[in-house]
Amino acid sequence: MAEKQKFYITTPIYYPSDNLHIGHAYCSVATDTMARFKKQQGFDTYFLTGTDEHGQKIERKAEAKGVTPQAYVDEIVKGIKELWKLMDVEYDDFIRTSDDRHALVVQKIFRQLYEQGDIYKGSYEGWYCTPCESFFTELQLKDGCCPDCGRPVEKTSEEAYFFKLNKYQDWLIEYIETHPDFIQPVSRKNEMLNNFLRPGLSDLCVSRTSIKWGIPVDFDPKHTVYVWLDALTNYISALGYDTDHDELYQKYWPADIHLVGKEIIRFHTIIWPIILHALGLPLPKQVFGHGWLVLDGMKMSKSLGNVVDPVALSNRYSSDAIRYFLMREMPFGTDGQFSYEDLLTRINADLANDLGNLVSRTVAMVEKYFDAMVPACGEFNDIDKALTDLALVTPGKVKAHMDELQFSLALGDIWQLIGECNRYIDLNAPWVLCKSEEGQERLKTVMYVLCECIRFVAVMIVPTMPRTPAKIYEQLGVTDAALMVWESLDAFGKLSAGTKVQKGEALFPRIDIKKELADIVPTPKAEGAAEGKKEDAKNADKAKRSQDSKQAEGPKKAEAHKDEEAGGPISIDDFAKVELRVARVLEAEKVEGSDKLLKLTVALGADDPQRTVVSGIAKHYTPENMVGRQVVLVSNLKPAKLRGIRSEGMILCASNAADDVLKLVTVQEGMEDGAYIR
RNA sequence: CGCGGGGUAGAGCAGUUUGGUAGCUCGUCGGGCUCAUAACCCGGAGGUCGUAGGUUCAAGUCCUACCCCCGCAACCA
Repeated sequence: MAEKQKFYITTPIYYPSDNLHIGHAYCSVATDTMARFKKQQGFDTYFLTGTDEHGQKIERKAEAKGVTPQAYVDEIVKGIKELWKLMDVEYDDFIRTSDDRHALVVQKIFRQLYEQGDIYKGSYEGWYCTPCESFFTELQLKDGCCPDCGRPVEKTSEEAYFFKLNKYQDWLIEYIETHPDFIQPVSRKNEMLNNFLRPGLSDLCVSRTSIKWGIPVDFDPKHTVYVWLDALTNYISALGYDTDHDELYQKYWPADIHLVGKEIIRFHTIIWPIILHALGLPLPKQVFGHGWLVLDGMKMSKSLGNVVDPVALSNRYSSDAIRYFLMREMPFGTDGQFSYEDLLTRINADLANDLGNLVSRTVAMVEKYFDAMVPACGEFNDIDKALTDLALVTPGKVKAHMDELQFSLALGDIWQLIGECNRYIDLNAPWVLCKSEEGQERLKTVMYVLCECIRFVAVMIVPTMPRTPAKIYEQLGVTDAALMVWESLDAFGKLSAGTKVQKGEALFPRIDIKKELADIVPTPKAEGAAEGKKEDAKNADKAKRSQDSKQAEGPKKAEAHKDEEAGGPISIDDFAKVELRVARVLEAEKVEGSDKLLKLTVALGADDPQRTVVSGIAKHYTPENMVGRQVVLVSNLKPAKLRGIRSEGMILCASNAADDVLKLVTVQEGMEDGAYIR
């Protein structure tokens, strides 16, 4: 027997500066689904995930919390592993860049690249913000100031090592052009070539002296290995590359697929191949950049505060349901919407109504008409033939789509079969057949065909929904493991007659969506509907709505308030978290392309002389009558981008529920700019 | 003219490569059925395919110009 083909697939290593959100889960679920699919197809699979734990951001977070960086990430990593368990993400290995096994490999690679002349010592020029102790590139700066704190920065340089990306760019262009499958989806390929490779690569900074939390360069320990050389290397360090125990590396490298988010596809298709090439190693066969889950048209991001917590979700719904939703809802590779309403609708429509109910009604009928024994199958008529033919071609369609990572299409194939089964029941009307002698004979075939089709479905959903098949087998009475494998779908009729079925609990109980939404949705979703009556451009409307829901400004206050009612009274400590200060409006202008937003520059006294705030009050106040006013500002709100402008706070307003009147909250005369409100 | 993606029914999307009756899911309206988780099945309404020109017997699809949205530009899946 030929040796099993191997399949090595990876997720990115996530940055554990905070708990992960649904977008990370999306990526891991996709990887897990693919790994399970390949396993089901008989591949010897290896699935790697992990965390990228170094760097300044985590250093700072840990400091703020008063713990060591290691202790800080240990805690987060614990949570991440629990999450994967909760979502049935079954990886073979979890690499952490703080692992010794990783550090040793990184140091070796760094040294080798240095010795062969691909890494050289130079100096890193950048803009330094002293209070933040951070370097920024020209492009990262905001109005020439620190993007974090807004204070002025100074041009400085520090000693650093650089990797000669430039030397290899022509080789890489050639490689990408001659390997059309390397970058997927293909649209990304042009983006990489046009945007980065053809204009020319600059050398990559691979060490920093200002960062301590990381892997030291062993021959020059004041330097810490910087980002990508550290992070990307995980894909081979986890396999024991360049160690005495490199069996895994020998067996699995090169990776078959690196699954990554579209924002880091660049590093995986430019930097990583060049590093590997410089080391004389083979390249991964494919890098697949998937799209993002966007919430109300906005990218999900911690700093925007619109994250969806996968832990909460998984505790509330079965992981199979969530996995199904994630894989079904949008074509893989493009962005897709996430909303609770869509999630619940999918669960009800596809899982409860279509699949769950199909199993339920079929098993119930076998119980009722045949004393719970699967009857023997008779001759097929045209209707039977059509359905069984579909059942037989479906696995092939599913496989083709899965091999292209088109999860939603693969699931669509399976659900087409489920739909036909439901139609088949109606067409044959078993409840009529059971009443006549010749009908009884027909009924046997009909019920058998249904049971066997359901078995087909159960086998095919295994990769996406690892838990549900077992429940289906139990109800169908399938115990023979040979009937649960992919190969068993090569012929119709393997399910043996006489199998005892057993009605069980509903596979996916129906959810009362209205009630559920009222229960869980953190921000009111229905808003915008009421006032969005005569919007001009549809897209503009969409964008506005999302901005509004994100930062409940101006007219949105009423809704935000409604939200809190549900949560009950808050403690004084909760209130104390909100920092309210008097701000003086220095400048005001309309935000171009928006009929609601004003861009304001405000001062909070001498210690904070200049802030930008975007506020949705343009329908109520003109720029001219804002200038000079004192307003009340929520001054410790996480900054958010509105219409591309960074807003660093929120101006308080009162608004009537009945009409649309809105007024600024202000203070009586005599208060200093920047005064605190308690 | 930085680069890339996008604008198709109330919502979310496919269709554009290769021009030929505009499709799917949800919602909505009407009907059917009673095995089933108020589930299932059938049918209807709802679209000037971002705008304006052009090519063509024929344009969502090809060409030109423009408008709008989103993302990226060296640590956000």
